[in-house]
Amino acid sequence: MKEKYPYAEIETRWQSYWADERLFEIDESDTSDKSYCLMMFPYPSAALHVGHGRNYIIGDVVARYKMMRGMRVLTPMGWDAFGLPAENAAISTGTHPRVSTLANIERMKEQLTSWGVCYDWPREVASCMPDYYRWTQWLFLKLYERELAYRATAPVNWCPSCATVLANEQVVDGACERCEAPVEEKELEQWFFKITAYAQRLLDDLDKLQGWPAKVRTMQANWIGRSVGTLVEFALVPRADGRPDDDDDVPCYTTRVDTIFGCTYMTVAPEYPGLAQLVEGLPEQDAVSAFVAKARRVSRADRITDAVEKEGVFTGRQVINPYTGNPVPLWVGNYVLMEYGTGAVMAVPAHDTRDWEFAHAYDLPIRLSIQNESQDLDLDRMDAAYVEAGTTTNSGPFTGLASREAIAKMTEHALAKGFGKAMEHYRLRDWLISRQRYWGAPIPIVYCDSCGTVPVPEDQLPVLLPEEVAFKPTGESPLAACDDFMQVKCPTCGAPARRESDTMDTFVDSSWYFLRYLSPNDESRAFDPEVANNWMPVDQYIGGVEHAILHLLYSRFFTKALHDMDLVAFDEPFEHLFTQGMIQKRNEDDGQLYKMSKSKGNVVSPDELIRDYGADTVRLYTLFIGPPEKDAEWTDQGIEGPSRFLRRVWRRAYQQRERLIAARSETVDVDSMSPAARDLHRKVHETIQLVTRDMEGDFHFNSAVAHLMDLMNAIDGCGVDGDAPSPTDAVYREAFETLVILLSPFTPHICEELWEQLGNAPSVLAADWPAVNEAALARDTVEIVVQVNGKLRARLEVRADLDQEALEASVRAMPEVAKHTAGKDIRRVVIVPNKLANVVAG
RNA sequence: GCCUGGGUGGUGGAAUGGCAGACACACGAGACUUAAAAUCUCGAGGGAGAAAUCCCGUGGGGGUUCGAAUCCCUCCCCAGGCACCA
Repeated sequence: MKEKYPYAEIETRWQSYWADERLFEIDESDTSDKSYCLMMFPYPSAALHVGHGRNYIIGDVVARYKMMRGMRVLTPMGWDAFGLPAENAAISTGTHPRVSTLANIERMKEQLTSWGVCYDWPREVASCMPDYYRWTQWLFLKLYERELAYRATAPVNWCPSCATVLANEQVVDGACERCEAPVEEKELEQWFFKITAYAQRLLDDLDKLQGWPAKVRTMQANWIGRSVGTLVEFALVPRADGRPDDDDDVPCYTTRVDTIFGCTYMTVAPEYPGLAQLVEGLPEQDAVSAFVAKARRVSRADRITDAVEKEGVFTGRQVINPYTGNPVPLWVGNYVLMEYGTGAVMAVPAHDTRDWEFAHAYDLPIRLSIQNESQDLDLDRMDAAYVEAGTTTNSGPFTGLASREAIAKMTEHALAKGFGKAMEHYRLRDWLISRQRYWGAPIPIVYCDSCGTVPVPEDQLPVLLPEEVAFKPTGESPLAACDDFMQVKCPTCGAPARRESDTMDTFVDSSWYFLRYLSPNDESRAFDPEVANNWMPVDQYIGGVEHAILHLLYSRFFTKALHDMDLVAFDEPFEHLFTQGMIQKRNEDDGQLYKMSKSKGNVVSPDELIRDYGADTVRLYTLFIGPPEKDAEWTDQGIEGPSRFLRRVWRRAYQQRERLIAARSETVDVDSMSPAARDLHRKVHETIQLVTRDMEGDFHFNSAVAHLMDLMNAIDGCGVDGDAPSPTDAVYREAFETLVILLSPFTPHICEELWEQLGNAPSVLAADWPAVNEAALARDTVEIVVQVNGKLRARLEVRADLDQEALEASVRAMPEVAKHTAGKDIRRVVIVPNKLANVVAG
């Protein structure tokens, strides 16, 4: 054994050992004590930094811990390998995306190995390989069969910089989430997945996901955005000139039908489909078209902000409030969104902030239809809309009802009279999956002049990406310019036909990869349903919170769709989810924290750190940096603590190796122990208890590591020193060996080495996680904290489990107590057994 | 505006109704050394005091309790999510 901690040598040795012994490879046919432990697979962009490392290190700790608890742990790894960056790189450097992606994968794999994180590598998948995307295409066809994949023309989000369309989920504050360019609206024919068909189930089943952070469930619920309301049709007052209308009513959606007797006008969105026809030939026509033109010039991103002043014009038309029978004017307003509800809103200025504002701007009438509890609402004295629930007033036959009740009764009335009904509304839109780019899975569809849209037959999959294309961002997929790819015979009639040139959003690839890991080499199907049903759902999923909506919602949708196709028995993919926080680095110029990125120039590479400190030290610091669910600041000095700690553990093993080995045969005997040995023995078991709690609970590894440092301090402080044998030796060995076992999930290389050096057969992974010995925790005497009126005044050492009367008597007799209760009556003494006594005096 | 989290020494953090600041970093003093590194020992929330000891202290204010960083109310600030959503 070397005196100086030889981390580089040890790390290479044990990394080879784990791989050679195939300790992380499992046979999926044995499902006893199964645990599927999954890390979100990375996009192989370039080298990993220490921020990425947190995810893999946490996952590795969980996997190793579960293995030590006797579980059969499946920990696969793979690559989310399609995507824009590789294609953008191809445009600027000319390197083919396949070449750069495969090179990045090799590089990242080496880095993962050098961190000591282990996976079941034979299950590795890469979504850009034909044997993977073949099944992505197959899943597309399955969705198409069930009409969950469809093609439609719709206004879509277009990123001019990425030259492709984006899903709603990929638009953040009106900009592309990837490149931050402002998103434009385009009317295009695109492929969609009908995720809205699952909106209600995706919402309801969030309740099943008790193993997920509440925050993520809330975010998904907000995203789905269910609201319950009433659809009400307002009949159009026929035109004075006698011209017929295409539709004879304007439907609107409201969540507050209880306020409808206060409706004094109606407003439609500038994009309202029938608007042009409604005003055709009227004196207002020119004003309306000018307004619409102006409103539509404002970008969607700008229109969504409150900053835009509410504007509108009168259309010249009237509609009839079906509850009152009275006509109200129809306006067009820039604050009405076409994509929500019907694109028309009933306006109740007295009870809606926006309508209040608009009515004041255009001098429209305001009518009170809800009273508050104290009945003191008076339009003359109101300076804002009253938007809370209340009691209906001025509401004809519905007057005097509580809002809730009024909504129920009035909706019922609408249904009975045939002018409306209850309606749910979701904010969630269908998932736009077409991308006008090369580096993705081709959509397996052929267009034939006589047969129309024809899905590629399953036995003709995969639709391979052509190798040679021109990577030019033209706004159309590079595939469209590739004749060899595009020209195809119609699978149905054999006539010349054209392929779909768009590829799929990469989130499609990542919506099912957890199934492919289970049958990675199956050439006959995407996955084996039996194996999937045995191993799914994933027991523990670990990844970044930035995927809270996109990836996690899409994967849930896929799983439910597969469930409905009877392809799998489960309907949620991930049982427990852990979302780790980002590692950030402070910018020296502005003192702000930023997430690590090449553009910010604050990337910390693990390579040099592993070279200078060793992988175990880097792992330990990454875990010790803070609670893993929170963001943390990486500092270069911070690594010194974990570094010193591991060097000290090594040094102590080196210095005390003979003692530790000699004590192998000795048994720990509580009865004959010295007080110092007894204290160390207790500390060992307290540490087991604390560390186990951190492992089982919220993964508070920072606290587990602190407890292990504390145990090491106790080992060094127990009085065993030098070479002379000591009666404490048996406990000393117990303490050191326990430290090695408990530490091994965090710093596996050094622990494997020490475990062997202490005379045990490898691997430490096969060692049992230690159990707490309750007897070891017992104490003969305990220190009682003595308070007077809640303030700490003294401490008292007493026999453990001393009865309350005796303790109270001792406390009352203390001079410190007497001093602080002088001149006061002692009213009572609160006793917390073995902990505290509080003397209440006054 | 609404919904989540969060605010504790110079710093990262610990304590989820019972000793605030565990464990570390940085810092200071000392030991070892020709010197440095490494290592070891000691110190340290703020204030008063020679000391014993006392007072103050977990974003501000109020409350519940024998006792509050922890529970409740309210306000301020920070981060994330949603947002003219009818």
